[in-house]
Amino acid sequence: MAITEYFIRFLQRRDTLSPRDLEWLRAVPTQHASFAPGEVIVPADRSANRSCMMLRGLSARSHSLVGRPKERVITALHVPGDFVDLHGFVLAGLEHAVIAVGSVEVEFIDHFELVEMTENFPHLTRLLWMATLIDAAIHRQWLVAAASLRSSAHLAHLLCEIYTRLNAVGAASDYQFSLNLLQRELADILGYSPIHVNRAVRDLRDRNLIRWSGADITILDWQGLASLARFDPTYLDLERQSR
Amino acid sequence: MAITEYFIRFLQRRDTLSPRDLEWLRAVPTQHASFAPGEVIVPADRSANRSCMMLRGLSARSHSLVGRPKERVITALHVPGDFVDLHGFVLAGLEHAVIAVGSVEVEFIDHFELVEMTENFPHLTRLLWMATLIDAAIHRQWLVAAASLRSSAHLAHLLCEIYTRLNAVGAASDYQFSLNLLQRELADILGYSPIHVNRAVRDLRDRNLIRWSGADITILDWQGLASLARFDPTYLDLERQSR
DNA sequence: TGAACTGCTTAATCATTGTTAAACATCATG
DNA sequence: CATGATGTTTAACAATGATTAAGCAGTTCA
Repeated sequence: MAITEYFIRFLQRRDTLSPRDLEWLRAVPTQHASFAPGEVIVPADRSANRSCMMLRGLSARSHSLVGRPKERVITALHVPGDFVDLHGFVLAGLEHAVIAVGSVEVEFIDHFELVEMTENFPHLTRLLWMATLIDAAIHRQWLVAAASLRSSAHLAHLLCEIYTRLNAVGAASDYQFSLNLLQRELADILGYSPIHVNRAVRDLRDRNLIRWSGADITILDWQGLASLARFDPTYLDLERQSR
Repeated sequence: MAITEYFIRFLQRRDTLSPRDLEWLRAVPTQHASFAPGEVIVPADRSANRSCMMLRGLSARSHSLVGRPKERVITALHVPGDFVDLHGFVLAGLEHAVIAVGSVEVEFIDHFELVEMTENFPHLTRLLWMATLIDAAIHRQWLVAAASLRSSAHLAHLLCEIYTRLNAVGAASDYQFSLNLLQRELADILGYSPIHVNRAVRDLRDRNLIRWSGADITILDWQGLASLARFDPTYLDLERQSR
């Protein structure tokens, strides 16, 4: 199998890929895998020799807490086209696990291939570096949201971000998307109790900003939602530019 | 001027630098600059052609909030040896400003030099990539801390981290260090009100975990502080390893 | 010396969020 | 169809943190 076209779109949205870059991306060997909801895609440990890219579904970076094994914090969500644990290639290991949220399909790429890429494809190397830095920018924005927004505005920010990211790779349009997240999982993401997440969901519904039934979400009033969340997509670095 | 030895120590703590890598690091031209407390080192905008490395003092990544110009959120703190806005090299621009906290000295490195490095020094490129990924891991840990620790434990985590980072580059030892942060700035970092930060400081003092007068901090009981903060330095990726 | 300024500390009150518990809806299954 | 399991919704109450206000300590500077 080859690297997902979503990832190529992720890169092409931000820079121009040379024919040689594209060829490498399409030719690099990968291993396909599927995961059931809740399964561990990448365990948290000190050694991995491959990284995984999202093909379908939703995954999360899950930190388990020392001394509180039942609790966890989710620090990142990944949609199709995301190179989820690319950072595991350069770091000594992952300090968190990557878990499947809903059913998930991924492609694994051996680190061996990535080393070779860094030796021979400097421009592509900078683009993969960029992909990890966009993750970091998202982390920062989550910190800003956590510190400056409360409950429903905080949830609104997450919804704006996910929709924008899905839309940027062509995986969502018309302000509709599917989000296979339990309220309990949303609580682990936003740092609230599940009950408080429920209050936030109800609030966004009561304000007629969203429709949310099962996994299907419709943003009824993008302006209103984005304004409540003070959402500014600058941090997603969606500008096309030579890098 | 040359790249700070602190940064070389930062890298050597985690991998072995070849003589050729070291030579590049010591030979790359840089521009020295000093900043007074509160000054903007790197403005938040869409274009910069150089990145800065900390020589002395403390700097912060400061996000100003849309619609609330008087408020801000600090998403990262940088100590000597940190390549503060290295990510600005690969991204289209910075979505935040870098400001001086206390008096600061830095070295600026032109992006031109970095492009050349990525073309000719793949190993060094992976190490600089690593430096930005450690920043990202710190962001994630701040998210975990914000979601799972409250007030004094959250502050304790920050203190454990800063001391460990200073100690790792040889800028602090004996559980003593200097932190030129106002309680108001701590509030922008931790996401609390200044009054609540004061309560947290008092709590850590009352528990005999720290001594804090002016900018000088002594950790009286590292075990106690680390245990309260559930601090585990794994995320700082301090293991030496070939990358 | 003393006024003005800045930052730290404390208290009182209020808002937000967590916790516990229970009702309700949906779905798979015997 | 009844049952149990899972997830959502709601309410009552408790804990955490924000806000406002005011006192205090150290500096700067006239």
